[in-house]
Amino acid sequence: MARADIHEVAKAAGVSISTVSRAFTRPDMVSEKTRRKVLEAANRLEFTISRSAGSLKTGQANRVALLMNDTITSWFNVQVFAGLNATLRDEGYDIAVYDHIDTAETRREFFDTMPVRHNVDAVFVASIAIDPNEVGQLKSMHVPLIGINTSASDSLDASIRIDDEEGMFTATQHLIGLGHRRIVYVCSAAAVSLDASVDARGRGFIRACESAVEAGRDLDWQTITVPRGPEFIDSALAELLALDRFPDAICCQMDMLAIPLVTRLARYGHRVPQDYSIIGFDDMQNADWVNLTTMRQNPQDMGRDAAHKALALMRGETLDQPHEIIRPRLVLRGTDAPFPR
Amino acid sequence: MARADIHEVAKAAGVSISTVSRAFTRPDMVSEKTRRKVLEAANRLEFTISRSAGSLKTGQANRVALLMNDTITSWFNVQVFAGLNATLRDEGYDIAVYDHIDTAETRREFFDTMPVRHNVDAVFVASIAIDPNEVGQLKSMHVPLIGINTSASDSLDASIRIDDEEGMFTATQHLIGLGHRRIVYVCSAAAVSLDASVDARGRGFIRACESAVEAGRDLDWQTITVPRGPEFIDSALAELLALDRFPDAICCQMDMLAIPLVTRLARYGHRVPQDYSIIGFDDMQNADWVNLTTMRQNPQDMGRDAAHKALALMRGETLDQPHEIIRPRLVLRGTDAPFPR
DNA sequence: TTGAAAGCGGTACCAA
DNA sequence: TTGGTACCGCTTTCAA
Repeated sequence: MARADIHEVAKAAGVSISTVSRAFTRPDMVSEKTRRKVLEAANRLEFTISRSAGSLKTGQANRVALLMNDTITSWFNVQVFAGLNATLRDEGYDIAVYDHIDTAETRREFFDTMPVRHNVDAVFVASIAIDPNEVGQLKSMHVPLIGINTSASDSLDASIRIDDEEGMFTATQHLIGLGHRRIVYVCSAAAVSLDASVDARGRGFIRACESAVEAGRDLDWQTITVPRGPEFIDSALAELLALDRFPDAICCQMDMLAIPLVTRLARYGHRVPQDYSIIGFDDMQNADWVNLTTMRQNPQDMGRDAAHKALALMRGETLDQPHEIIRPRLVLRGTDAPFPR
Repeated sequence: MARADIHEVAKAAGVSISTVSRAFTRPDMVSEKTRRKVLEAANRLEFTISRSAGSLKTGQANRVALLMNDTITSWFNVQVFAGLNATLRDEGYDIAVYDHIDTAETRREFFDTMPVRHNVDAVFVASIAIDPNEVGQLKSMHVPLIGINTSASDSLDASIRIDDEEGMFTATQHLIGLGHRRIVYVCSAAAVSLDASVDARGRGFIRACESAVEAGRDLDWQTITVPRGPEFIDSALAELLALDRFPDAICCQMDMLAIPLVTRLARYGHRVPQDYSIIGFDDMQNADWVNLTTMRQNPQDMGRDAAHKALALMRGETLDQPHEIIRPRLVLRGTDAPFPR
């Protein structure tokens, strides 16, 4: 059963193919009556506009590329994807997902072959730190480049990111303000040239502690860095338990670390918030499994925003605020309390 | 800077456009020497084959559609997507994600407008129960239809799903085998015509209990069903705590329910496995946050498998085993123990 | 192994 | 508002 083409529909509706085309892509340029006739015929013949034919003629790919570190299954990445998809899908764009663009090889492979060159209308870069050289290569595609929690935002056409450093600074200040004295920051080691966003948080912690000390506060702070990988929670746990004195407050680089830490520490008799305070970062869905106090960011909204920026750029508009920085906000739940108790 | 087209490359390489085309799409039909010449010229001119032009000519959309219940951010859905993308991306296929195809309206909207008609090479249906009428509409697209944990699998061209009922039957038997007497099954209410896969689990539980009783076992079992929604964990918790006697074993419809239950119950003094055993279903990443014993399924692998089936079908091959049913397997961790203790 | 030429199915300009 | 028509950029016979 060969698919009906635009000519058959035109004939069936008694109009020209131009009119059929317009009835679909520019309904307002066709009279109500004609449009109905066309749409009815099209429907009867199971006709739909061919995207590839349209793309060929207009020169628009109707596709965007999304580059991400690591796997799309991570909390942040899939939220971003959902946000992008929610707005781009309806506008007729497909999203080609290139994940695991993090190791040296996958990066080189991608940037060398540039599989999307001339075949996408925009490129989104999420949570990977790209170097100037790579930015240059992306720019050579001559399509809008939008960053989401990416370093080098300024060299892109638009970007949106949260202020990781400021966020962790605030979180730490909160703990200090509660009266805590022995604070430790737990984080996973920075991966080379990857996800620099998350690493900025450590600087926020340090800054908050240093300025508190400078202001005369009696503070005993330190950071614990554990290697990335599936065992990072156990490593962090072990290091915490090995401390001379267990801290009275823990500041976590991310909820993904904070949540399991709370449940594991409970097994070792450390109750929260009776024995210590702990604060996370991200506010992922399951933060409330342990009633975690945390800094909230909303990557799905960031995806939506990024998509809107991209749509505007693709329409040729100029953004009056291309680069946006969001402040995460503190969500107070049950894992923090004044100290000493 | 106008993009170089195939003619310029042909001229630069001193060959015809046919040869340029073949150098990209059928490298083996072009002599080594010629190919290198072409590729070099193409590279220099920043030329790449246009996907839309190719699609138009070949009649292949190089796109597939993925229909999903609810949001792509759910554990199951994003794992499936990752699996599909991992194998389809390299084969040059985009995945158009249509999520939230669950409510009556979104379903009707999708099936009425059939936004992908004639514009995809295959359709995947994940975790949504589709009715015969909808299957019919999908079939009218004349492309392979692949189900992933979907009802009505048999009416599709291929499918893969886990045996939810058998899985929960096994899980329940395990608890009974440990000696447990007072077992409760906790699940969220079935949504209308959606995600029937998960609902089959309840039947497995009941079957296991009934046959144990029939075999003379002294068993006190019941099910607790809580409404879906953000509060389903609290509801389940409340119902459990309101029981005349707290059960000695809990069987959970999914990890998403089991994990937070373990941490919440701890606050009420119910320790696992000292006081009760609990078993989950899915084995999502964070099951080990509470060291959960659970039934494992691997939706990412299912995505991969589904993708391979689709690729074969798109090549026109016939599958000798189009419909696959996977048995989840029991992963023993720390939340189960013989009873009485 | 390579080249010539005829489309693939629309879009959009131009004219009516 | 509608129709005629020249492409869009590549793939693929067919012949050389």
